[in-house]
Amino acid sequence: MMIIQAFFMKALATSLKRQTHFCTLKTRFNFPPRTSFCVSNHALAQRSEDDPDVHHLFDESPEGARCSNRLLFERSRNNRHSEVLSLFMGVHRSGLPVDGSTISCVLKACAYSLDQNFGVQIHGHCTKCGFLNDVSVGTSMVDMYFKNGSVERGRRLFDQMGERNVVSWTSLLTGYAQNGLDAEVLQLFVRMQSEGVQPGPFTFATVIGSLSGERMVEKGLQLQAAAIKNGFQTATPVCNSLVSIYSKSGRIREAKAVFDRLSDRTAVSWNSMVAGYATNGLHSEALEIFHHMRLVNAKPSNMTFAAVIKLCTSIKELGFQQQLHCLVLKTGFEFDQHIRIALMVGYSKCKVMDDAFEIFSALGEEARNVVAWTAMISGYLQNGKAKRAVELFLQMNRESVKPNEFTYSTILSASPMVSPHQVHAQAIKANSEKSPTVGTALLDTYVKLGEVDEGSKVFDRIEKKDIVAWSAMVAGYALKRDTEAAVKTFVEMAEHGIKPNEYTFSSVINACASSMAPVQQGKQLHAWSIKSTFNNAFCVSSALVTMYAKTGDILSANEVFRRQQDRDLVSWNSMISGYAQHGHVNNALQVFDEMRRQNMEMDGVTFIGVISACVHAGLVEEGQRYFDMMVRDHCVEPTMEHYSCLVDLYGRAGKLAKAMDIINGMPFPPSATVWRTLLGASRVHRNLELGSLAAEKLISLQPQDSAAYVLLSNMHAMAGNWKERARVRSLMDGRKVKKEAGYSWIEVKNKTYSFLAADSSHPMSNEIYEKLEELRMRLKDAGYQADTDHVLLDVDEEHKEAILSQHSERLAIAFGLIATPPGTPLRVMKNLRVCGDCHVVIKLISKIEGRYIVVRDTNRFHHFKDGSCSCGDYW
DNA sequence: GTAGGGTTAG
Repeated sequence: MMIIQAFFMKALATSLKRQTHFCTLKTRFNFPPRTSFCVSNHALAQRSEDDPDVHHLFDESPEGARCSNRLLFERSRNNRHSEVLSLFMGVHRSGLPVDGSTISCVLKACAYSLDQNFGVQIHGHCTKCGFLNDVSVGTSMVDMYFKNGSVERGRRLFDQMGERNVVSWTSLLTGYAQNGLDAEVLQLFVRMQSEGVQPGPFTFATVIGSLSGERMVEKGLQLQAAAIKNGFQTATPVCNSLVSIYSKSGRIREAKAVFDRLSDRTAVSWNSMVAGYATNGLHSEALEIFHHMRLVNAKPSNMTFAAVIKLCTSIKELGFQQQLHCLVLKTGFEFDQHIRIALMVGYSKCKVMDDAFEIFSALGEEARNVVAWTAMISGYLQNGKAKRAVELFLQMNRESVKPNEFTYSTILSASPMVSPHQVHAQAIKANSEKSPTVGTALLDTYVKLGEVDEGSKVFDRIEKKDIVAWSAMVAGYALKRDTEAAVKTFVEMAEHGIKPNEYTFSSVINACASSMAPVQQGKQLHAWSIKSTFNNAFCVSSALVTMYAKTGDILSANEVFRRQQDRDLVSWNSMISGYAQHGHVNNALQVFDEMRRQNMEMDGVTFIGVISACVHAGLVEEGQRYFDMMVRDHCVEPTMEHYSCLVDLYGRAGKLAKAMDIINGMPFPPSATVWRTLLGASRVHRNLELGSLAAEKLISLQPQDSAAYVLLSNMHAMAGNWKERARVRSLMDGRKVKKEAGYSWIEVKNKTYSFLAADSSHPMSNEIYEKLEELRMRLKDAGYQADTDHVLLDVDEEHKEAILSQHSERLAIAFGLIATPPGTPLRVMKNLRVCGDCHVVIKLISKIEGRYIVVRDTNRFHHFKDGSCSCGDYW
């Protein structure tokens, strides 16, 4: 007996070490509403020693023994597991006798505080003392192992048990269900009955609760019918499980109906309802039920907390989270591993990393499992503290805690601070690379680093590709602007029988939002999304608006936008940006006003749209006004893009000095884009001095960007500095920078035709040049004179005119004119900017041919109609 | 209790 006692004492001392952690935790936290809770809790934690009741423990009379056990049961019923362990230590210190029920309570405490070490020690000594013959001790022991995740140990013990009643069987079923082994639950349920053990209400409840899949409600109702046959008509546990599976299937109203009919609600009933609302995203309903539960004095269990803390995690309400934390302390769930981690995550989501870390540190070494580490690492990453996250990841490795799939996918978002190749290698060693979670995270990381090929290799190796993996691959191709591959992957996925969801649709539609993509492709996907009823999802309709706008069909973009019943910030931004790209200033500003009238939140992107709309229309003062409004009224910190817009605004309007002032006044060093903008404006307004400065800066930032050299050499050419021009050209050659060839393309009858300047490869080349010649004559009659400044070769005037007339956009338009019936609108795309002379010519063509012509050059649209352009000649 | 995919600008 003495030996056993010494053993227990030592083990309990370890357990109590955690209690010290717990006390530090409580005294260190400092939020206002919990003061009273914490004081009383602190007292409670110490009371086990001071409590007059506890003094009975040291009274070795039979009365004392009874008292100690009564107290222990009472504490156990109230889930005060830490006190159960502490009382148990008292019992042993005074050598009082212990019976089976006491051991059961202690095992329950081990199960809930995940203290398997202590549980194993008790197991060993129970074997020696013969306690294991007690069916309830055996059952508690089985339960303890399952709750600690030791499925095999629990099962072995169960098989060894001499006597097994319905409770033992139900514990076994519950254990399997809790460890996610749902398939075994049904098998065991059948075996239990074949061994002549009649299932009880809890057995039915466990089996119903473990159901999953499409037909789960149907199967659940069948089981309920069987339960009724067995005489459990009104059994609360069965109804609770029904509430759960109704919620899981999204049938929350039916869940509530079952709940409302329940006359005898237990903590589990309330939990199921709270969790049901929470998992269906009905936050306020979930809170209401929780509140209702507190009003009727129903005791929350660990499951209640798990559900409510998770809820609080999604609504990110710090105050509520803190109150819940107090409530956890007050109700004695502070040792529940799940709840501690849930609280950690809650604090992380509320951006209070110090409090999250406090809980993490208090966990004690053996409780710091991989889940806790991963949650903490994820918390730091979500709060932008990648460095801290990496430190923790390394420390976790040092402490020999093995990372799991969650850990690998989490740490990958710290790339490139953590080398994805290294994580990849580690994941391969751990045999995790093929898991969809890790594979998808790897694929996404590679894609975002520009290594799409590496990403698609990882994708091929993922064993069971789920919807997330497929969507990530589609998004990867979309990012690389590889429309063909994105659409191919999307179709392949559908052929594999995986139904695309809103994310997949938004990615694949986004892949079609490039001018290279055939317009028809995007339209087909639009139709597909309508058939799959995802067209109304925020992300899908925003992608559609952008796709239509970018492929030149601003009317369809607006139609999608107008049909939206509900819009979020991105929806509005997409429409404003769309109009801005098309130079439809008034429409852009109208949408902005509408947005403001509806009190929608606005962000930096909204203002980039609005200001760039002003840029295209030359509305200098208005643009500046919107910039000021953004800073003053919407407290948006201007970014590089905003300054870039301002430089563009003043630059295009010819106010180059003011543009330079903006650059000099920026709070950060100007980016390549800013210099490129200034360079463009200097070229239009022929300011060689500023242009050279901008070009030099741009070349120093991006020595491989051909556009900078080309613009600079063009400027020298315009000023007639052929020597300087040659210098720039040779610089370019020396650095092996290749000039991007200018080309245009046009879609006719779902086929795309592209043209280089002076191209003669088209089968209808002769007809095209005849049409151009005819146009040249008619333009001349209309009074057109070529603006040969746009030709930058050192050749004579007549030759220059010939070069101009063969610019790729003119070839594409000429082809469009002869290949389509009169009056058909033409849509032409160009990879470089349209030159000033072509701009004049296309305006005239739109008039003399009576055509509506849309030309898209570097990310901007020109709508030519009746001899004028939507850009108002500011471009 | 921990995890991976999407939408706006440039």
